[in-house]
Amino acid sequence: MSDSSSSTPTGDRLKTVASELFAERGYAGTSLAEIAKRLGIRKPSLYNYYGSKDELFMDLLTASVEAWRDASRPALDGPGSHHERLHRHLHSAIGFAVDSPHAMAMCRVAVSQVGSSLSERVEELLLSHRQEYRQRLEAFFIDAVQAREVRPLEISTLVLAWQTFLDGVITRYLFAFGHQSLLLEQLDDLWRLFWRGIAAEIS
Amino acid sequence: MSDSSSSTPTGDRLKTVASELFAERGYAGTSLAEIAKRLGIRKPSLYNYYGSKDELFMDLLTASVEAWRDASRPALDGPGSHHERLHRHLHSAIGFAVDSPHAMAMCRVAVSQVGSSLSERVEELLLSHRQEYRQRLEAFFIDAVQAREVRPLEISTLVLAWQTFLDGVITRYLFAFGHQSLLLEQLDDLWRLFWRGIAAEIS
DNA sequence: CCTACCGATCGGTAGG
DNA sequence: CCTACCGATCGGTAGG
Repeated sequence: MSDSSSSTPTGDRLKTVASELFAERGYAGTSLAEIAKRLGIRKPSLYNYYGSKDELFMDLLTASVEAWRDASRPALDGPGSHHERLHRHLHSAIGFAVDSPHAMAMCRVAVSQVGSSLSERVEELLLSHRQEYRQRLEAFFIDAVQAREVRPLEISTLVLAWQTFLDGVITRYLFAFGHQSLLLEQLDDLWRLFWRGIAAEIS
Repeated sequence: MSDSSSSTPTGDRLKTVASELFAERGYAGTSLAEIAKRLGIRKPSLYNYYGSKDELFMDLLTASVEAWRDASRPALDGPGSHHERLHRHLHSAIGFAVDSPHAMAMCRVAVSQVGSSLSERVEELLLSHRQEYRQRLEAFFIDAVQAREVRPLEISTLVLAWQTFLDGVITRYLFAFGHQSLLLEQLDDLWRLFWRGIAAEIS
């Protein structure tokens, strides 16, 4: 998909190549030598762009998390019914995973690699974004219940149900090697089942 | 939690310690020296138990996957209504994640680290187990639809909906550092919403 | 952006 | 289960 085109400046290609490798092999499994090799330069030249491997990873992770937020969140606050907004939010989130699989995988890698040397900074970054997202969801579901579109369950239950559903869909998409398209075709079926679970009225 | 008790034979403690480290730090992020250090022996002594790091990882992964299957599957084929069986299956699966977090995390690490040197063997192992699980689920949902407990949707949709739900719950459990208990308390709420989505009758 | 190089650590072996 | 050791590779630096 990404062609590593030589027309792109090295600094930009570095981000692409590095996030591909980090996403595929994790932080520890990715060496600077391999990144340099794919870029067609020598390893020490990387230090013209980044001061350390940690910094490179954290920069890419920060950009990935922010890109996910910016791509997926607007739909939640947009026009239309709560049903429409949450549905668009789902498609935005999955669309981001489709268009930016490496950015999505970076987030996944970060979550699963707490315990390494850079865990504190990673945890701090992820925690703040998760808290922010949770607050948005809480506000959304409070509204949705008030509008009588969603059953008057505990807000924390509704938030958790959504997070579980979205995590499940994204997990299956990222790790469904070779048949991602099958999931995408059935995405709206999954959505209807989810919505049926929380909807005030059965359609 | 695990006390690395010195009463346990080294061979058994090796499995515990190694799967803890692999689960926390991934394959590449775990060194044999660290494993040996935690065991209180020297690195070369590990080779009395395993021929290579690959072999150690694959052995632990195989054991983890099989333990998950053996712990979670019986509930699916047990007595009771399909509703009861699937509900017990959910609790078996989560119970396994609670009791054997490192085994569960080993599976997760394996899935997310395709692309490394041992990817072919990992993929082969996971693929066969996933196919087996999928067939069990298909049979289960065919029965459940026939018994009119579940709506007559496409079987593949029902299977995918369940896989998505279970993946979501397990993902959130594994990565909900510090508030796993919150998820466990709300597990049955999530279950009810899921079942409501696919149930033939709304209770 | 390069060559040359650093100490540390990697998985693994020899030999006991 | 140990000491002693291997070549390869790690992230990173010096100096240009």
